[in-house]
Amino acid sequence: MARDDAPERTTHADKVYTLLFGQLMNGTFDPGAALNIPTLSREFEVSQTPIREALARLEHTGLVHREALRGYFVAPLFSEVELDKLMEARLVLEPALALEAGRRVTPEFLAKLLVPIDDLLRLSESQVVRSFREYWSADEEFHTLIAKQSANPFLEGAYRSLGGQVQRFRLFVKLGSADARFAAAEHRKIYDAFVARAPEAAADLMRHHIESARLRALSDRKTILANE
Amino acid sequence: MARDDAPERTTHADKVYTLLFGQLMNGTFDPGAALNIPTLSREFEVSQTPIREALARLEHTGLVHREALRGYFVAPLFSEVELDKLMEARLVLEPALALEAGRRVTPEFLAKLLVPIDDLLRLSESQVVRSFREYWSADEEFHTLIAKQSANPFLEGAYRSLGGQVQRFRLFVKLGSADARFAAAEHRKIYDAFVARAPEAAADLMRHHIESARLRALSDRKTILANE
DNA sequence: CATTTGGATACTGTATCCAATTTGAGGCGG
DNA sequence: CCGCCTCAAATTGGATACAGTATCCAAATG
Repeated sequence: MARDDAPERTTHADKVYTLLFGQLMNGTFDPGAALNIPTLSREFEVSQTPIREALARLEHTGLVHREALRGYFVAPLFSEVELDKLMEARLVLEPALALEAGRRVTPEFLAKLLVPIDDLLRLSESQVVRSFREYWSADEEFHTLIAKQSANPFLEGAYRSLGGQVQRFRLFVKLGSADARFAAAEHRKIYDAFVARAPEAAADLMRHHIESARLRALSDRKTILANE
Repeated sequence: MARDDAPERTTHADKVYTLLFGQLMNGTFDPGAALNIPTLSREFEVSQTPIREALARLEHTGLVHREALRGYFVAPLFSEVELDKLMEARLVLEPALALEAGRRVTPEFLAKLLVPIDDLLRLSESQVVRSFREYWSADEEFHTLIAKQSANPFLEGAYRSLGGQVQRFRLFVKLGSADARFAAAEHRKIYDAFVARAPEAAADLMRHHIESARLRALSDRKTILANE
């Protein structure tokens, strides 16, 4: 007997949270759009209570913001200044994460890290430009794996609290395939520093990678604005 | 005119959030204690819905944690390892905050910063040891003001996400009045660097301050454990 | 006879739904 | 242009379903 009778091991609030999180990361909603609770309630076919709880939990990801007595909204687009501030914050956190991760390199870590690096390279080499989502998914995976390997829950949490914002930025800046090639090469260099068990070098390369990404983002942004 | 006619400018959920946050920061609850919703509902004389929302929002402060299908709990005490990781994270963030704040020094900032410095010094010089809360309140004010002055919402947010944890640590480590004197002196040096418009020096002094605080915390902790 | 063990029962608390109230925003007429 | 009205949405209160836990009672065992 004892059938697999654990189909409902999670709560509705958790499921709504996960679904909404995915949709927000994928850019399903327009920036600034209202997330009104009755509508979502019908959409997900649950009552308003779990929706409300999921939204409250999503607020700290930065993907959603709340105005008292007015409701929840998708986070608005970045301004140039915000983008700069975000990169400044990443510039503080990510080299520190890379440094700690570099002190704890394991073969499993290296193996897992290789996957998003190869993905990014392969995508950037293919002639057909698929969805930007695939690029960014590989990029996110790379940075998230390093954050995890840092073995510091507080630093990782601080980075995670930036994670949603980083994603906002990713949706905002359309990555070109030339950019992806640069990024793939920089990822690879960081990887090599990990292999060489050189944490300080990894941290420096990460710093350089973020600075480059910042410059690419700024120039891309200008291009986009010029085209519109 | 425009009287202060904002008596009910906030929702119940906001008020509950603020109250609970204050109580958690003050150590009103025991670490690990269950925060059950019906009880809090009676206590605050509101229904369960705003309680639930406030708890969901409190989760990201680190003062409260949630276990699926089991409810919300006050964050447990620190282990030695966690304390170390926390200080490592502060060591990454706070010098960066001090650096940015140092680039944006204003007379108002300096004036506001002087208050918690003087408070801490006065408290540490008085013979009568009052509640530790007053020490930590001054300490928190000092660090929070600098975080705000950094003018980077993302870095500030990352620090704030550590803030609750820092407070957990503060409640855990009982500050001696000798420690308070050291801290006051270090705060003062950082202040002087701000006055001298030397951001890099401020960042270095902040790094040193956190490292010292870490050492003091570790030795204090050992003393406490030895006494019990 | 004392102790232990099995199982039913009461109770507590989470998760959820739904209904009632309050608030904010936009349209309409003065 | 300004105030009133209407409607949609947020907010809140309370009721219900459900699960897990603790408690109690009695039968079985040494």
